[in-house]
Amino acid sequence: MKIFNTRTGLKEDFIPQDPFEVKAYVCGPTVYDLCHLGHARTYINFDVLKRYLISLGYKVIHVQNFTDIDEKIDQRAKKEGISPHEVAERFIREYFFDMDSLKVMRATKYTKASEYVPKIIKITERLLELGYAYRSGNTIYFDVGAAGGFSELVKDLNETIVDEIRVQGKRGPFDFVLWKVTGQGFDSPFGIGVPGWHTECVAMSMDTLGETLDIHWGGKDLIYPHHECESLIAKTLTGKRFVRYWVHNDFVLFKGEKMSKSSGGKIYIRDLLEKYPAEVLRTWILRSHYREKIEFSEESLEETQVLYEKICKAAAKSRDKEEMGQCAKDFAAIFMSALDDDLETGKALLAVEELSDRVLEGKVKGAWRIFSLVETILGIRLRAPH
RNA sequence: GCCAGGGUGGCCGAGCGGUUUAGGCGGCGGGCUGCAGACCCGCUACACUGGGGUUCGAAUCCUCACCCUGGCUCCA
Repeated sequence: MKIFNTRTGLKEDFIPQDPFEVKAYVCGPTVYDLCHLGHARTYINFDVLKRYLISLGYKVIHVQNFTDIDEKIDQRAKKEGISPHEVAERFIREYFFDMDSLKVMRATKYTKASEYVPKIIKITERLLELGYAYRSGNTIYFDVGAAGGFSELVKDLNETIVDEIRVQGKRGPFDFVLWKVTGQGFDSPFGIGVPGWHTECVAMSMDTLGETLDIHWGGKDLIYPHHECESLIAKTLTGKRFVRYWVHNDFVLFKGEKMSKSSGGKIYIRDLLEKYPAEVLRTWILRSHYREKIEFSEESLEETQVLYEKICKAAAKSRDKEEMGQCAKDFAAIFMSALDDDLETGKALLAVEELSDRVLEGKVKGAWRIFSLVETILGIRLRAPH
């Protein structure tokens, strides 16, 4: 199949290192709140890629993390009078509730940053030894300049802008935190404190999947700094390519703006599930290509509900396991080639919609096979209409 | 400012060199109905941000503007 690689900016043929196995790492959420639609999009899109790769015969080893060390978690814990650990555990449970509802397949392995602290410390020590890290006051920084600068995903970072928010004591404006001594948190040779975000993912992904990953997926907002920094850390540690295919999905917008931590315009999956079936939410997300932004609106969700019901109706009508006619074969080919081309789920669904129309007109033989692909690959359960 | 992605009919949204210029929502007319809704049938929008250019031919390619969204160490 072809997949768009953020590193090269091109659609590339997907060729994993091992011809039968795909190693994929997905950046999971920071567990301080319920998941919003943006999270749903990231994990559903990756889920379809995973299901598609499985349908092609690959064994997919999918590792996903939970970032359970974070100031926002501490803040929430303080506010609710419980421990940060309890906050993290609660939102991990909530994450699974939402994702299970949305029929997102479970990862092969879930990791937690807090369980990787010894490994993160080891990496930090190694970077200090190699001369790619330094201590300044209470912080260990990664020396971006010494490592040759950023080059993996981001070009032409504007130094003058970033310079304005530069922290005193850094050697270079782009240097980032590897360990911050705060007096509380985790014990380390550098002092009691907390690790930097980027090292966490490097430690977790390399430990579980090895030095080179086939796919590293995440929301577009993680390209810089998170993924760029991860990449530089990994490269200085191993000298090898860290990730073969970097894949990033675009955002869900609400009132024209990104749904994010700071803007406040969040729509929780939980709230939507009270109004719409999970299948409709999933279909709504998959109607758009993963690299395009989606504007949230109740109206489009309602349209999707109509579409979903139509597909269900057509699927129910196609239950006889008869041979596929030419028409069904053509639609199956369109469906699969759409997914093969950089996961064009919108086009695939368009084909399903058209097929459904024809089925309802009684013009297609053997369409059940395509509806079963909708269920297994797109992960949209087609419920019997009533 | 720099980088990335966009600007298509009242709205959402396909199309990405030339055929019948998707589809949906809405609107309009009809059927059904005691009325309304739902549903069904039909009709309706020759629209592609603006200026140059390439071409026999451009919404589709090039170029310059303008505008929108996102990133530029909280982010999925």
